[in-house]
Amino acid sequence: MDVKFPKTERLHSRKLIKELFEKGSSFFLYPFKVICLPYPSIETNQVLISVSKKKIRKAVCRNLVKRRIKEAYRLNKHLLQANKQDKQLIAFVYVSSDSMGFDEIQIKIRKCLNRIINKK
RNA sequence: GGUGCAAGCCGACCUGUCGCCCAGCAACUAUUGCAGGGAGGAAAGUCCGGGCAACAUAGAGCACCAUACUUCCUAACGGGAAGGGGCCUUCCUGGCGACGGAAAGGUUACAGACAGUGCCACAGAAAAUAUACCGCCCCGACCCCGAUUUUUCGGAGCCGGGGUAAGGGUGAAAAGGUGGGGUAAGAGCCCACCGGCCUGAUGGCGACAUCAGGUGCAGGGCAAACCUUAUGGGUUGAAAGAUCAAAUAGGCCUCGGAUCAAGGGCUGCUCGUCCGAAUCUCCAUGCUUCAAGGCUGGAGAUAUCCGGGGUGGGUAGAUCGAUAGACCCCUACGUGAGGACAGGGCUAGAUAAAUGACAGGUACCUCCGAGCAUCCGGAUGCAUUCCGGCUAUAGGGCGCGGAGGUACAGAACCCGGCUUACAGGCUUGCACCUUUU
RNA sequence: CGGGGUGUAGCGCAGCCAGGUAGCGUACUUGCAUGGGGUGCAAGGGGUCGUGGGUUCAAAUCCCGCCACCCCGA
Repeated sequence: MDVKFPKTERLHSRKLIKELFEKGSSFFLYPFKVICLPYPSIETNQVLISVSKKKIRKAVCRNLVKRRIKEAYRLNKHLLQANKQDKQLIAFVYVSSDSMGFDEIQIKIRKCLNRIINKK
């Protein structure tokens, strides 16, 4: 099972990010706002993780939350890859004001991924 | 042994599984394997200084901003070190007193207030030109009282003229202070001392200190009020700046092909045919001009579409800038901040942004639980230890078990400082307390 | 990365440059007026001037350091 998370699976192109936020469809699942956009021309799913500076002020806590989200996605992305579908651009925006533990985040990420699958 | 202060240092560790960033070697090619490196003392706040880069730049002045005892450290600084002066506290000491001397500790943004302007509420006579209210004193007129025969003398009141700055509820601050002389009353009016100011000498690199002489002493505070003086500052910041550059559209040049031009005539319309302005380039045996250029004549091109080739700018993107440096350790030297020579050592480099997640264990801290010794006397030079006696609470000590916690905080071009945050621990020095010798 | 601003009564703001009394509107309390309410009138209470230092006789005001919030440029 593929549990790596190399750079090609991370969304880093400025143009694609702009397109995602302009055209993508979104839903809320606390503590995340998820935005996704089917994009058949790319090779793999590309994911963006965002934690607002206004919500979590301390840089150390902000980094920790981002790392936990990244880890949770890395360990659970097989749920998406099991379904043979169009590749997508996905953004996870953390909207809570206080940081969560890893277990809680992992449960929420699984719910988010299932909802993305059922949506299509 | 404990407490406090100051300085310096550390600021969790180990194992396993999975994962991220960088660069190396090998296979061999877009992956794999092997070994390696991967946050801080403040990376923070962005308060100063510098490197670096681009642009600007005759010289001087003005404006604006910053700094402000001296000397030094430093690449530089508004940072730091040492020293000087002021102020405060404690203790000792001299003097009638004002006040002086000595020691220790703390603190200090500490140039200039006889360059100028401004402000000093309330209270107070007066807040800075003292020349002024009450008061004090002198002289003169009037009136009253007492002594006296009158003259005259003494006292009180009021008016006028003058002398004073001793005293005056105040206030943060009151016009040099204390003691004495002096005077009608007073006053640096005079004297002594204290404090100022000026000049000189000596010591010190200097801030300044000490001594000597002179001067009766033109006079408060605020420049973190404006200001003056001196010194410094070109502007903008790595999203600075440099290089390469896909696709698409468009610009320019060129080649090939096709259609063929504004306007007018022939015509009812299309096709066809004829005339043909303007602009640019080239040529000339022409004319004009010193020349440039202009005029004249001739030749060619112009617009649209399609296709091919070339080229400049530049977007996405990529690379450099960008990680070895005013670096660290160790010294000689220096009171210290610092700091050579020689030697040794270290090196994060991402870019929608890496350095992590989970599990187990160890260390430290806090709390809880039960347990052990605790006190007194004797033996020994003391501690340890041994023996005997008494047991109730609280506290601390020791190991055991359980629970919880492990600070402040995340590089973004790089350095030097400053400021702020920080669980706990270690080392050194100083001060105080206690125990033993 | 760089630049600027704000913090004063429950709320919205003056006062700060030029230091000496903290004030305005609204809200609150009480009284009057009304049969009652609203409105109106009168009186009153309520402030560590964000925080810690410094200058000064005296600081909301001047200077320095922190904290919180907001805005702007790229």
